[in-house]
Amino acid sequence: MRWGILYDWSKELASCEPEYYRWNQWLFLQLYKRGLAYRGKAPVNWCPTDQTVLANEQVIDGRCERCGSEVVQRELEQWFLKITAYADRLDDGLDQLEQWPERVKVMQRNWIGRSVGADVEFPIPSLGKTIRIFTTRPDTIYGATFMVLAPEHPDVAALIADASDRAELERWIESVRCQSALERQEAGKEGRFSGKYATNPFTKEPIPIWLGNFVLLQYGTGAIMAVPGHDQRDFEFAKQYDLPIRIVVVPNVEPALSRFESAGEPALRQAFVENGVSVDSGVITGLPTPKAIERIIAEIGRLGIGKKMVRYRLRDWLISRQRYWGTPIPVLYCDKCGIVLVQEDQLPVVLPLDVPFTGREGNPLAKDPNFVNATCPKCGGSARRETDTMDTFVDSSWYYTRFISARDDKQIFDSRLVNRWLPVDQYIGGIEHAILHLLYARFICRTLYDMGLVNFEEPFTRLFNQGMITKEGYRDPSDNLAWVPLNEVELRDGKAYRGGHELVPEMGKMSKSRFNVVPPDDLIARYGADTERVYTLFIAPPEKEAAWSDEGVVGAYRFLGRVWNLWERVAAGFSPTGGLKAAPTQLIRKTHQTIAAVTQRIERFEFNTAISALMELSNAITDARADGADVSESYKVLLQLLHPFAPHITEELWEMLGNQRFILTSRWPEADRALMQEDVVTIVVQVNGKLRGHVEVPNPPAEEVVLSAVRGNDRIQQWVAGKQIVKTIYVPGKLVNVVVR
RNA sequence: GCGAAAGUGGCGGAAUUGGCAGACGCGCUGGACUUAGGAUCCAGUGGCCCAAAGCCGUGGGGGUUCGAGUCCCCCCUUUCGCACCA
Repeated sequence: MRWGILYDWSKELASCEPEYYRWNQWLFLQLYKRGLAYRGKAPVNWCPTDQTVLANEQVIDGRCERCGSEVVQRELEQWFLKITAYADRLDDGLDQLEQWPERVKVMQRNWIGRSVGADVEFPIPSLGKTIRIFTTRPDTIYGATFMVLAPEHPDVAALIADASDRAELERWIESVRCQSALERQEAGKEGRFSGKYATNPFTKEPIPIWLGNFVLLQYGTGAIMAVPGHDQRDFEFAKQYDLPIRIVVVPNVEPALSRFESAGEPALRQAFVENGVSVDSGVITGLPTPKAIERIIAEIGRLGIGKKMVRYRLRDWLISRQRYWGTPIPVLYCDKCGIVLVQEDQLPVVLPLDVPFTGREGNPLAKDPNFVNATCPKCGGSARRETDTMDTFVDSSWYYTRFISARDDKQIFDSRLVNRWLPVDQYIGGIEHAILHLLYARFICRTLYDMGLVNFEEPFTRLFNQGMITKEGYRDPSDNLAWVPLNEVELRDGKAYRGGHELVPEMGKMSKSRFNVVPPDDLIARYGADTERVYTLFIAPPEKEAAWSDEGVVGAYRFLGRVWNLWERVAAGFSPTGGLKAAPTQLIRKTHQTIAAVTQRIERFEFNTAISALMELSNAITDARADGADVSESYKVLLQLLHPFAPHITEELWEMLGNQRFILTSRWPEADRALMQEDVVTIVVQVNGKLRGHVEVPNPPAEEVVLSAVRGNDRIQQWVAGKQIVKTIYVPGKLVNVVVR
């Protein structure tokens, strides 16, 4: 309110209200019917502090995105949305997003992690079955000297069933399973021999099957063929456990080839992972890597042991949460009928407001009999209500459509209106949403498209990532680097202290925990909302992080003060007795140049330089007025151009100038190209590339005029005297460079 | 380790296509007006030099060019992203 911001309250929505989240539930039902929502058992990320599961996107460096606790893996039945079914479309769609920052697209591409390769079955003679692996380098299959399974791989139990050291193996598997993702990675590579062998389908040799902590169950098939000669991870594992390494690809450069061969296996210090030429590889011997891959996949297909495969790093979106808040998942469990959807006309399933909170003892919803006990709509028998609620990122993945018809209680939104107004032309958000919200929203938009509800696949045409405003915070080294509240910090000689201890300043995002928040209200109370706005926009380009400085604010305050004070002097210009000179052409020119500059810079989000252009115009008006000129027209333009940045003061001054209608409704000034033209241009003169002087010539400048002016210039003549002019370069309207020897 | 972006005065930051480096603002210095100034106004403010002339100057080193903050190569630093994804 105090910022002076206008909202259309008729479009207000709140995702925690049943009027909104009933459409979350409706959407869930549609996704379920399309096979895009499913309940499944999977190893999931569990935050022990928040007592809830988390999506992969919400685990940062092995820690909970919300509270920072180390995340552990648990095997649980949970609800998922099948975002992986859209992996290729989400990846391909990035190419069309020309007005998105490149780094966001790169982050999404990495997150989706599309890999093209092949699935191949490796026979396990002792089990009488095969184990499937995924590889992006099927051309190296002749070099597969062992196999590694994730410790949690479903076939592990059968493999070690009759092992002599089975108990020890199981203990090891259990210890790996209990590790957090972070611990597991820090442990380094570790493995155990299962005791069984697979057959390499191409060399027909028996190869040992190992279990390894570095093989992930969730990616690919949870099993790999290990090619230590051509995969660095396999190489390290092979070295560690003394497994054979076989070279099947060599660099295709002749000298390198001979060196590689003569060096031999013992000298090999790392795997050769680049493309090259296959050797000792049956039908693909002699082929360059891309051709070899193509050929071997055909061969794999012919043998019926596998096929070309595209796999993704992206996992399905785990939306179950056990933390009470959020949208209840509209599902019932009936003893007879199993999973039963809540009927659409029974929505919303309302989140009860009177549940007892006992602290951190699991989901309070599960303890509320009024909520849990329900009747099965199919058989009429008793049923149990789902107590998981949805990740709140579900709400935000389609809210932008709801703004278009926020009060519609018949449908999720009015497609006709949504297709007219959307997709969003300009979306603004922090980079922290690069893969969370923006990926989910792109996914859900495509599902809406497939349901025929919207006619666009990308929700946000143009994306802009604004930077954060940062501020110094202070930590106390004598108190375990705890953050110190600002009112306890004493600043002396550019250093900070608390009770004699020197504190360590650290620049960072404003947050309550760092005690470095500058409440805008204080500044607004002191300087006004206009100053706050102008300063915030002036401080730095909006995409950049910017350090807040209290001192800098006065610059914006003074600027607005000067514009205010100008009024009295300008007002005199309206008086017929003012006896003022006409506005000088110099000022008129500056005015139109400013119109052009500010208009363009606003469009390009270059607000800091737009404001600096306004400051220049303001200074020019001040100078011209001091010179006794009538500056009223330029002043009016200044107010109009300044209005988007400082609406209150400009509106007031506009009225004081005698205008009847709001400046807001006035027509945006238009730059007159002809009036912007300088009548004299200053040409820079260089001798041997160094600045030696200027000449002024009438605009537009003719080359002969410029060159003769340069020749007639005393200073230039001094620099040229006694030298031979090798050549003269003329850049039209800008510069002359005389090259002498 | 891999990938991306960035590095310009005391500070925040300017600088179409290679063409006057430091716009604009903060801070600082001096002055004016003042009982007062943490208000306002005026002037100055990259470094070397008393000053001028001149020289140097956009993280460091090379290169291309008449001319490089801008283009190319190498290196350093910072920030961000990814990090056993087979």
